[in-house]
This record gives sequence, C-alpha cells and structure tokens, in this order.
Amino acid sequence: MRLIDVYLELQKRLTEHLRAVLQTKYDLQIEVIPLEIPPDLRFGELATPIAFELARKLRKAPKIIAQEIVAALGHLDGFSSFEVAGAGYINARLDRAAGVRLAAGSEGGSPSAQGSPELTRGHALVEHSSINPNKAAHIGHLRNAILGDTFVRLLRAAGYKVDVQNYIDNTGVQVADVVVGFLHLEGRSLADIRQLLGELKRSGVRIDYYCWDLYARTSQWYASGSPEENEARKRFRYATMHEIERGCNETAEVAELISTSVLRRHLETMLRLDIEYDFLPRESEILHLNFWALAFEQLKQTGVLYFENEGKNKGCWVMTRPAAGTQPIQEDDGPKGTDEDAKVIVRSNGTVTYVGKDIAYHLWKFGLLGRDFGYKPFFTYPSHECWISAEHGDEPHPHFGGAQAIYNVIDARQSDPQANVIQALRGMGHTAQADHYTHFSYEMVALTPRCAVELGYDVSEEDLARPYIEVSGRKGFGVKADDLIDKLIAATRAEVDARQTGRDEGERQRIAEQIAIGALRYFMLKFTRNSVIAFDFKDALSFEGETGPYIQYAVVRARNIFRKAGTTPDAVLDEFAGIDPAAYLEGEANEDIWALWLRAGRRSLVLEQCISTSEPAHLAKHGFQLAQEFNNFYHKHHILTEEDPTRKIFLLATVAVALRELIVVLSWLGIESPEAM
RNA sequence: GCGCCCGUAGCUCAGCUGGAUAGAGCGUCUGGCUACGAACCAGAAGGCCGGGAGUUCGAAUCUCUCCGGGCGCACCA
Repeated sequence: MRLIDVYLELQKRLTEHLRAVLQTKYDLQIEVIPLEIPPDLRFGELATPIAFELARKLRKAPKIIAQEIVAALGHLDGFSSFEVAGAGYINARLDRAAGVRLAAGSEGGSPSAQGSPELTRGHALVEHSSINPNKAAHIGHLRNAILGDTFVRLLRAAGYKVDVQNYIDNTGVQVADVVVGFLHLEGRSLADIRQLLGELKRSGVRIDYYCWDLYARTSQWYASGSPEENEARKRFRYATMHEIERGCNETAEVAELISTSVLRRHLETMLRLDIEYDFLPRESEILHLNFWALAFEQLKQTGVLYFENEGKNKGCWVMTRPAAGTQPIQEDDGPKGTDEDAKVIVRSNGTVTYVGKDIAYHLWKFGLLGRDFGYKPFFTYPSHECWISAEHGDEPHPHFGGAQAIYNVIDARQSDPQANVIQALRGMGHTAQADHYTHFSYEMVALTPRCAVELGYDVSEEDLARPYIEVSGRKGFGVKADDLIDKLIAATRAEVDARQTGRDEGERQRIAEQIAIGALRYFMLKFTRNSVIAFDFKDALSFEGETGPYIQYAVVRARNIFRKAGTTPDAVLDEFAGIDPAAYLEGEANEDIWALWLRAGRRSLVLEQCISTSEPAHLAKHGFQLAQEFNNFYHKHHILTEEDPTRKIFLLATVAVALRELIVVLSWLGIESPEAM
C-alpha cells in the first residue's frame, strides 16, 4: 500500500525538474531548492524564490533569471504552467484535474494499516507520562501524556515501530512522603493499609485522590513543627526512602502496595483518553538489577567520569557539564584546575545520583548496557498487554529496549539533566545514539489566578498579580485529571441530551465521551510545546471555534450527506474515477473547492513536518483548517440538490476526500469521529 | 552571576528551512436557520510583530544590545 500525498509528490517532481534545469542551463548543482506554498492561490500552488539566490552568483537580475528558468522548464506532468511574478518569483500552477485525481486515489487507511515493510523506518522508543505513583494525575500530566501519545501515533503513521514506555519512579522521595503519611501521620500498619484499600474500593473512593490529600498533608507536616521536630521528621523521611530503596522490609512493602495501586489508577485515567503503554520500567528494578554497576564501569573506562580529589566535590565521581566543553576528559593532561562546575554522578558516600541512574537507564534504552529487565504482565488492554519490570520475570516475554531513536516527553525544567545524559552518551562514544536522543520538552500547564480562586484555593496577593500559577502536587494545588474529564463529559452530555433526543442513554453517553475527549486532547495539542498553558475552565470547556468538537462536527456533517444521499464514500470515489472534473475546478466560483482539495492533499507533508520538528501542534492546526474549509464549502455549495449529475458526483467526491482526511487526521490526534453529535 | 524559553489584535495563540497585502479562535458589533444539523457561516472594527542597532535584494523569523515576564543552574529526584 502506497501513500500518495499530492503536495509531497508534486514537490518532489518540481524539485527534481528544477535541479535538472539549473544543471543544464547554468551548470549549477543546487542541493536544496527552496519551495514554498504561496499565500494566495492567484500565485499558483507552489513557488520558488530560487532566482533571488542565484542573482549574485549569476550576476543577473532575479527577474531575468526567473524568466530564463521558466522558459527552460517546459512541460512537467502534474503542472499546467510556470510563470514569473513579482521581482523574480517562479510560480507553478498545478494541473487541477490531475491533482484532484491524485488526491482522490490516495490511500486513506488507519495508522496501523500503514506499517507496511517499505515504510518501516526503524525502531523508536517514546517515554511519556512518568507520573510519580503517589498521587492523582493532574492537568500537567495530561499535557505530557497527550503530547506523548499523539507523537507515538504520528511516528507509527510514518512507518516507525514504536514502543511506548511509562517510567515509574516507585522508590523516590515522593512515594516515600506518602508512605510516611500512611505510616506516621495516620499511624497505619501494612495490614491496616490493605484493609483501607479494600474499604476505599468498596466506597468508590479513588486511592490516588486519597493520596493526593495525604501527600499534601505530609509535605506540610515536614515544615509545620518546631525546628527540632522538623529535623526529626526529615530524618524519618530519608530513613523511609532508604528502606524503600533497599527493599525486603515492611516499609518497602507498603510503598509497593501504594505505588502499584496508584499506578493502576493512572493507567485507568489515561485509558479514558485512549492512551496505552507497552512497558512500565520501574526505578526499583533499575536499582535491584544493578544497572548502575555496569554503567559505572563503562563511564570510567571511557573517561567520562573522573574522580575529584580537590575542591567542593572532593571524593566524588564527576563529569564535565555540556556547557563547559564537548571534549571528553583526558587523563594525564597535567595539572588542571578543579572543575567546580562539574556534575556529581557518584557522591562521596558512594551512592549514585539521579543523573547517574538515568545514564544507566538510557544505555539500556539503546541496547548498550548489557543487561535487561525481567518482565511481568501488569495491565491488559483490549488489544495488547502492558508489561512491568520485575527482578525475576516471567517467560516468555516481549523484548523492550534496544531502540534506534528515543523520545523523552519530559517538561522543559528538566532540560539540564537531560543534556547531561546526552553528554555522557556522546562522551562514551555513542554519538549516533546521542544524535537520536530527543528531549521532547514542553512547558508546564499552570492555572490562571482566576481559575485558582474559582477552585477555592487561597491565593496570595503576589500570585494574583501573576499571569499564571504553577500547579504543585506537593501543595495539593491543581486540577485533577479525572475531575477535568468528568466535568467535560458532564458538559458534553448536556449538549448531546439536548440535541440527540432520539438516541438512548448509552449512545448519548458514548457520544458525549467522544466529544469530551476530543475537546480535551485538542486543547492540549493546539498550543506549541514551548508555550505555557494558562489553564482556565472557560477555554478548556469550549466546544466552539478552534476546538476538537469543531472538527468532529465537520465529520458528522459529511457523514450525514452520505446518509441522506444513500451512498458511501467508496462508491462515490469509484464513480468519480470515471468523470472528468476539470470543468468544476476552474474559475472564481470554484476556487474554494480547489483549495479544499489542496488542503486535503497535504496530510503527509504535515506529518513529516510534525516529526522533524517534534511538534504535533502543526497537525492539530491542519485538522482545524481542513474542517474550516470543509464547513465553508458545505455552506456555499448545496450538494444533494445539485442538478448536474456529473457535478454532483464531483461534489460528493469532494466530501468523501475531506471526510477521509478529517477522520485520519483526528485519529492521529487520538480523537474519535462520532457518528452524530 | 550563568544557561534556556517567552514577548505578535482587547484576550488566548499560529506564522514551515528568512520571502509576495502579518493570520486564526475567543470577545465586541452587524447579518444569516421552511435548503445536506446554526457545536455552523458571512461581514465589520481591532497590529510601528516589546524598544534599538546590524546582516541582506528582502527580517515577526537570523545576530547583537536593552527592557519586561517565566524556568533552570544540589553530594534532591
């Protein structure tokens, strides 16, 4: 199955043709020929400013060069004409009928249908979500998971084999804190906690919600006593963390019980958004399987780590930070000044830091560590199993890791440690891997002060003056993911109930959920990654304008046309293959229809752009623009009452292609296309 | 102090490797449901793209500088 994208295909043809012309006419070999989509159709469908670039080299006016090139271009399949415009642009006009046939015949297909061998580009690993399993997921985690999941869909659509990982820090200070809360603040034993979990389940209380409050309470408790008391509490905190890290004791068992229960809740929450994982690697196994010991040897051997004898880091194993220089540390280069800025990887007490463990984990991701996790099944999705790491796993099991390219969906605040890990890989000589290590960074989701007040939080004068306030799990400040989803579904349900009076309860609920999820996913994807989202219910609960439901509504309209017409998109496209559409594509009155076909033919181009820039927002924008042009077309041309039977087929084919494209784009965004709404 | 990100219409944001009159949504005002569903469409108003300098045929986009806002710079994770 071959995917033909009108723009990609015609761009390729034009580029090659231009290159050949430049070669024969001027004896020039130009590698990259800039091509752009003109701002307006009256400039044609493709354009190049190449004549401007050549002006200096050829010592001629751009306009003259453009005229010479146009004269030499002659005829090219798929194009109707080339012309000079402005001070030296070369504008290309497409053969519209040919372009439309190309677009109509391109394969739609679901993302999974495109994984044919010739499209397989390699093995990618995407890590996203990675929520500390000690509290409920909040809107910040939603942005992470939705970005990550969408990018997974894009990679798969482009032909990559993708493993989805959700890294679980089940031994860190955050889990320790909630364990302290259970054991110390609430004074519960392991048996008590087991009983509590049962009670919560029976009474329908979400355990992650329970932990949300307890975690905030515990965090406060550390700072609410006398200085001596606080000191003792902190000691208790670190003792708890060490017991959890060591394992094989009751505290560790409590941590395991709590973190696993909360983790299951996170998977359930994400499943509501159609987000699934393949593997859950846990910190506890990275520790107990001694990943670090292997990494440490490699780091020492390659000279990335060196032992510091002087200064503030005396007694530590450290590495040079990326900013300080890209050369690996050389031995025997005489007395050198102590690098006070070096990053400590192994502390003077012999324990390893977060970055050190992360280096080991990333060596594993690329298959460079020489050791693997054990694997156990953990969570069953309708279509596949999600595995979790284990010290002693089950056999047989799938193999994870050993990827060629990795994407870490982690917020922008962690760019320094991420850069450290990349630097270490590069220093160890794994340059190809370092080049294919992408920190897929994104800015946080914060609350507008108004939203914070609305939720009943105490907001300081200082915070009220800010444009936005950072959410904080530690303070229990934020909007929980499930609360937001519940609220969205309630809002869409009210709309659906008002409109779909003929449908039963179950159907209406299903539609409401599809719309709610569409609204939420689109909301998180419409912003580019490095824009902070100042969250407000007013915007998130909007179903009009540039939103997911707007695009879904276009789909419903298109489907209704086929329903009323008593035909199907496939049947129409078959008929369409037998007619000549040229007459319906020319002239002012049909300009918008041609624009819609052009937009529909841009999907793969946009996909490639999204992948090369790691930016799903481009596809979100494309989906909206496509829906907008479709709505425009829908309003202006009445299809079912069209009297010219050939033109009616043409119009129906236009709807068929728009519908196909809308559905595919939405599916790549992880958004379903409802039958009605 | 060092590093990264941001500053575009009243508000929230797009703007592809520099390119043709700077776009969208929301909000405001006006108009359109007896035509395929109005969760829609059409129109209007609204901008020295934070300021300044530079690079060039050409800058919202690249460089420098200043101003304003955010986030990082642990032997925490």
